[in-house]
Amino acid sequence: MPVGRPRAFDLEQALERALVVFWRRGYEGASLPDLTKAMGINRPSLYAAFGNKEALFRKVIERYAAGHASYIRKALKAPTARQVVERLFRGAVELLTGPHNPPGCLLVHGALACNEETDSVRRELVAQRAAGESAVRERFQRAKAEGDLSADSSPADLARFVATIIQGMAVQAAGGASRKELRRVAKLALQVDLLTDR
Amino acid sequence: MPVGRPRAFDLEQALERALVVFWRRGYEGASLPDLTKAMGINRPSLYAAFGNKEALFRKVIERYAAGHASYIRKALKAPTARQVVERLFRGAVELLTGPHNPPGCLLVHGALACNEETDSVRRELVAQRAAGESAVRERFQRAKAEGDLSADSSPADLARFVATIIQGMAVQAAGGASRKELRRVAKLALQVDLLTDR
DNA sequence: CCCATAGTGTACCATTTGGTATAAAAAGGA
DNA sequence: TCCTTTTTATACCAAATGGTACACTATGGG
Repeated sequence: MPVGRPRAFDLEQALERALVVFWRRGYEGASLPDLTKAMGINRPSLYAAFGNKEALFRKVIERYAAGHASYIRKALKAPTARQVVERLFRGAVELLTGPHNPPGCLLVHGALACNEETDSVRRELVAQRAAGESAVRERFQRAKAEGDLSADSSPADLARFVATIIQGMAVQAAGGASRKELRRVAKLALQVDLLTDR
Repeated sequence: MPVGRPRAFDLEQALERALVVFWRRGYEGASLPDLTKAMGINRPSLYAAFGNKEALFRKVIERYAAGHASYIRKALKAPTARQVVERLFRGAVELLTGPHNPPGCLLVHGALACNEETDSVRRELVAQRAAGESAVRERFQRAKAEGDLSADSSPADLARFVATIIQGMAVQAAGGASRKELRRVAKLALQVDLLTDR
């Protein structure tokens, strides 16, 4: 029972379309005309619904983390560290080379070019990536406590290694690497001693 | 014996300063005022000496490949594949976290945000990264022929793996990872079976 | 039926973007 | 000395940027 003229577009759908534009073009590369055209709305509607460009981008990041990148949360539920990593790699490869997505990772490509004003956006993306890495690290710490990872292993180092692989794959995907190629990268990365079942 | 008013700035120095700006800000993030201020020259001087922004950027890439990223060429001269990779990682870590450089890699951060017009710049960077990967792949092919790498190994996969690690480290470095942390990533990556001396 | 409320569309704003026209200035050659 | 050549500095350009004022329109409540 809201009063006033009803919104003529779907919020979720518009957000998803904005997400795709940011994913493809990055924060600064996505212009207002790019966004409004893809979202099918005009500028004042965008500002009324989402605040401004930066606020829209933050909502997009939230959506990305909760949706497209949810493979991370799911992967952490696997019973062993080895399986966690296997699922992380598989999920990453699928996301990064998804035929219906722009190639690459929104969090990696979102903000590379940046002037000092958009620096807060860059920091937000760095924090977002760090959050993912932290979740993996904590999962490895648990694995270590459970004896699933050897006592002399470093959960922090392993988590950073996994994050590095995935971010590297994001760069590779953005450069045109195929799903098959990235799967082979993942296979090699899984040979790292501390992650193998022995 | 050049005729005409002599140039009041040093070409190499100006190019190096432009390189640093592009390195820090990316292609689109580096504005003409950013560049001219850092280079200590004014706009018409820049255009007379380098053509335009894109031409300047291409010269910068050339300089980067020949100078800052020359560790790649040097590393390929190592006697074994294992040592090649060790030197590649060491060189990458030093470059990516050099205290006098912007953190990260110019070729990775150069063009992430991009509209369709600057797409040629993005492709150039992708090609440049691919060239590095190809050089490593060819070195691994030689290693395989020499029996230094096992007969069932894939030089292409290994080269892509190494490139992925380095590009991932570039993202990590841009996000604030320390030299020490990246060295540990490299150490883990070196555990990959096909690269170990057996 | 009218009014308050909220969304839409157009047209605008100042600022910044990459790029240039133009004139003054500094050098060598005749 | 004067003339050609090249660089410098200022001032400008059209286009694009993120953001908004304002009039209009559609809804529900009284």
